[in-house]
Amino acid sequence: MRILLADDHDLLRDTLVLFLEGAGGFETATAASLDEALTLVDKQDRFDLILLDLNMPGMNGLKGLEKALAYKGGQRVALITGEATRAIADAALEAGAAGFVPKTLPAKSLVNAVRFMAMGEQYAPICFMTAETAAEPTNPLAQKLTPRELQVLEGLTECKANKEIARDLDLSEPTVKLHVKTLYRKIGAANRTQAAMIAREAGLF
Amino acid sequence: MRILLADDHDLLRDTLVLFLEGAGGFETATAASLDEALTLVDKQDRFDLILLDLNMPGMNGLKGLEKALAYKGGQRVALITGEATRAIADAALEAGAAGFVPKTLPAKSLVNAVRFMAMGEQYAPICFMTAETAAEPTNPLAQKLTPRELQVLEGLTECKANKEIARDLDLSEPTVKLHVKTLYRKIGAANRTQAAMIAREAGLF
DNA sequence: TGCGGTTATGTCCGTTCGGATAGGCTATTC
DNA sequence: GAATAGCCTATCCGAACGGACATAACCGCA
Repeated sequence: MRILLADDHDLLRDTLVLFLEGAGGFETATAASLDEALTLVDKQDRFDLILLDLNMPGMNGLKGLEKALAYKGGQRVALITGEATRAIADAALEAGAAGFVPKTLPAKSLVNAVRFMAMGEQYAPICFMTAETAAEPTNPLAQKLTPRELQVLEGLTECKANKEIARDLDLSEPTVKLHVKTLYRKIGAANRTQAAMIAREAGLF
Repeated sequence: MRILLADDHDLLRDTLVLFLEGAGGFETATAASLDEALTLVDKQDRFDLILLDLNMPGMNGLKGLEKALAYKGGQRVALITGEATRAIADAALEAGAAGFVPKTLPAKSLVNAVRFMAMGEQYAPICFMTAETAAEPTNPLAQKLTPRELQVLEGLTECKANKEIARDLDLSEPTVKLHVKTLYRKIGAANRTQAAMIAREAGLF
């Protein structure tokens, strides 16, 4: 099974190659950039699967993925990335990627996923895909807030003034201020900047 | 040689552990967050070196590094990160980190670096440290700001009020306000929340 | 039927913020 | 010596913020 692993992190590339080859049944090639990867595709036999890091020289966003997918009459390409966003996963699969692999995946699962994808299937971690589909109440922070307060908090993370938030949510400014105040108490913020930071830190919005 | 590896990317953790243990002479423990790592420090014997991922739950910027460094009477802690910024490296070493390891480092070099750091030395990749010394002085953002403005911006990211910043920097409040204002213009922020976000986004502090 | 939680609106008040403007003070550079 | 850049202080003002009440409608639940 021929795998091309393209990631600019040598550390991951080196160790992952060893791991894959140790698992058996894999023949690997590596590249540190998109261009390098495509050059290998030119020179060598067809790969069963190409793993592309989302944050790598040459890929600007999903542009690189699409370029690789269409290269030389079509390739089987999966995305591998450190920051696992639902939006990215959806967009990648939508674009025709063979799969979406977050780096938070255990190494053993990755091997299985790679085998799976190389067979022609489409892969994405289920826990990850379902987590945000139905509901995202799992966030310890979001849990404590009412829907309205969450909306207001979202406005805060966007650096908006109370007045703006009021306009966007079709509320009066005093109401927004009330939500802001109670929201501070709930999440332990002293001001809007801190509230925004806390929300960001919690992975909200 | 006892190493604690803390990274929320299971993929890297799993493969790197195998690699290190394969290299010989290493005994490894792993954690997926800062809290988890510190708990291990509580429970187990002293580690010769702790490797912390910069982007991991619990680390907000370099705060987590400092927390780990000071934990339980002091630890040997090195930073490992995907986005290698000169500013981060400098700040980490300044804070007393045992080293700075970009994930773009080859796996073999990492093993040597870890050995080196566990011996009590301070490590940073030379090519990386020299490359950006002359060329890109620091962060494109930090570049535009004067030292004072940077200090004030740091205060903003810590959600401080002007008065607090003034006290901490031993300045008068009007002066802080001036720096805040000019700083806004330079980085294109409309208010302190946005300024804090931009600074965070740029990997500052 | 009453209770509590959520949402909404309002007022009052003191503080803080953001902007404008203006002056003085060091260094360094030309 | 003049010019420049960076730093510090100051005052004024309008707007925004943060907190404390008070009021009231709505809904689910006991």
